[in-house]
Amino acid sequence: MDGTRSSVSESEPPADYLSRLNQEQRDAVETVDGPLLVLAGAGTGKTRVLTTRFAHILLTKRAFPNQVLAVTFTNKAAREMRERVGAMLGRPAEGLWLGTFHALCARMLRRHAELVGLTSGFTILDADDQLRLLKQVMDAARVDAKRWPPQALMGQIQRFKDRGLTPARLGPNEESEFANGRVGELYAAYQARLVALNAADFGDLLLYMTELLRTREDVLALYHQMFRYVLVDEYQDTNVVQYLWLRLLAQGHRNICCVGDDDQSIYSWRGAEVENILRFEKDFVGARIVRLERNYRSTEPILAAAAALIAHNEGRLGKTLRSGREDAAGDPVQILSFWDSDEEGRMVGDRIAALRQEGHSLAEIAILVRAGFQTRAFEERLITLGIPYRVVGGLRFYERAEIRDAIAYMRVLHQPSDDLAFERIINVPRRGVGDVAMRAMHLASQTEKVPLTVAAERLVASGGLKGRVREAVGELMRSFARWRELSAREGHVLALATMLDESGYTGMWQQDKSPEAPGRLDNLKELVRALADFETLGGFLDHVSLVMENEENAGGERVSLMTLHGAKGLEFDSVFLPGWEEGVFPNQRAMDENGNKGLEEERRLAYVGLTRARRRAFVSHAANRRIYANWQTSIPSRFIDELPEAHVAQSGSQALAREQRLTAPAVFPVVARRNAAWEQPARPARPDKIPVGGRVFHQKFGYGTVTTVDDDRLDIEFDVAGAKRVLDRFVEKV
DNA sequence: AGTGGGACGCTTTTT
DNA sequence: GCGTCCCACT
Repeated sequence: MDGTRSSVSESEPPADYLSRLNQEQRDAVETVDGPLLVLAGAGTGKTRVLTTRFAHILLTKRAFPNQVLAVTFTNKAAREMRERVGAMLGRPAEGLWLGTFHALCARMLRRHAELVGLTSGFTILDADDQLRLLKQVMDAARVDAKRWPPQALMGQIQRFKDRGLTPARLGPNEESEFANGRVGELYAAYQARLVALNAADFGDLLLYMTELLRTREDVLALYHQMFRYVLVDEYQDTNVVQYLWLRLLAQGHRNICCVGDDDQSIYSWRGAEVENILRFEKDFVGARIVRLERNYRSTEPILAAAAALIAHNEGRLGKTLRSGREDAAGDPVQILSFWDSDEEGRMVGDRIAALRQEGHSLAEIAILVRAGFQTRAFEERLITLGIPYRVVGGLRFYERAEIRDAIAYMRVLHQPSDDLAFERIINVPRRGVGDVAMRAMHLASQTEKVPLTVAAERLVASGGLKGRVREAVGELMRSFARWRELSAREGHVLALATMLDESGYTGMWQQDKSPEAPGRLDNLKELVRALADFETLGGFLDHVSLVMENEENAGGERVSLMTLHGAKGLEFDSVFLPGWEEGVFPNQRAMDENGNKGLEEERRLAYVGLTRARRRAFVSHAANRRIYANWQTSIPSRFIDELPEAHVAQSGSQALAREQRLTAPAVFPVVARRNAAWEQPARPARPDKIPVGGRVFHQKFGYGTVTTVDDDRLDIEFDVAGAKRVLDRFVEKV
């Protein structure tokens, strides 16, 4: 260890919490001063290091709790760290600057809001609001939304923000074809609208704060004074603006510790830059690097398979996982070949049923897919088998319509100038406000330069609105005044309950006969209950837009179904990895759009998938898959070929079928060894070579003629089905 | 103002 | 094949 670096006296006996760490982990914890990069492979105790280091800094009195800045990507990670640090300290961890990039930036920005033209009560918009606002901006600029999808512009603006580019910082090279080169103009207009609405989107939180740290010495000095230590989780996922923000904040004391794993960088598509972690030593001169390579999670074969796979990537920092477990021996990674996706679904389901039968907990089983839509097939199968499951990562609590509506009511209450919120609820429940009335309000709002709420009141008073609409809108505006008063007098909890009631919003769902309605009412109750935990309405609104998530998924004996992205950071005894087929995984679009870089990210995703497994990993592929309307033949993923033979066991449909006493289509060639069973299967024998021009029969596509041969991949012109590419083992010579 | 039907598109996603 | 989004019709 570099003795000059660590200020812990060498003679001191190690504290109890340090003795529980291995040498590298301890190194990472005790190297407190100066920049440090902890390269933490999957399952090497990353979170333990991070939390112990945090506690260590506090326990050795290097800093007060509010002098440490600890940053994560997700609220879940932040919560976990808070709990574990609290447990180590023996008291709840309070006064910490611990949270997500966004939550921390929001907290900072509220203090300096006026420097960017906002007030401290600014609204944080979600994706939905952002898009609606952008559509309005595009409309106003007369950009044809048909030709130039607002979604695409949203994406571009988000990427600008990810890179720390304000409209003023946009270089001349940033223009694209989009909207005939008007992207910069639209971006600026969008930002102006946000300021006018006293609102910020997620990207703005970081963009504004970074801009302030860059340009305002007083702001920078304030935070340099505040934070002595900076801790960062999942550093490989940071984007440019997050990196700039961190670097600016860490400049003061230079005590920055970033933990990450370049092999698990899977978010480049949302702006993450692996380069940040690869460049760490250059960015922070004199940085130390500690590698955590002892894996305490998985068996030897799983680690070997994952290591061999990821070794195919270039430009890695280099890290070799080795097992740190005593009981690391285990089954090889199972590679299962299926005739079609239905069979894959059946077999995965059966296998899970078998595991359950053997006494394995369903909570320790996961099916990890590349894309969300793939979960459906497995859901159906699990329902049929009566196996409880949960799909992780559906709609979040605050994304539900009823929650967003209720929040919109609160937003209008809290900030009457919140036009977006007002627009959302003005006709929910129905008040007869249609296009005509809406246009009148917009017009008045624009000409008189007042928020929509004020415009609405004026139109009611002046008779600009007529009849039932006038009545209803007038009533709503009077109600808002009353609710605002109630909120000030009796508190926001009662105000929300009253507002939902008197506005007719709850009534609307009570009258709704759809099966979801009762659930929605429950969610509303939950919202009112949650509001009680907050002292102010503003604090609650921040919580909802930045933190709140799905609670209902928690706990229970259930199989987990999720995307590979969603599985990062989790672990299970048994992991099923279906759909390992070229085009599906690696995903075709990822490769088309980003070439080799895209492929490497897909491979990292595969690596993440494999390393989620503690004891059993099942990789599978199907020869035929129904995608959208029609059947597609697919060839096994190249990632399967990249797994080391010594640590995998292959089995085909037929061996499986025999074992499970199920009838499977007779498409798999007879497996060479008679005793080939599920547990010790042989690689399926290769059929006789089929020459170009040879006639073949395919179970699904019928008869055809081979046009080209590429190893075991055949291009075949089928008599009826047309040209397809299939694996030779799925056809018979005729 | 509400609804029905046709066109479209369809990777990953946190905050 | 399915869900969603938008427009046109009523």
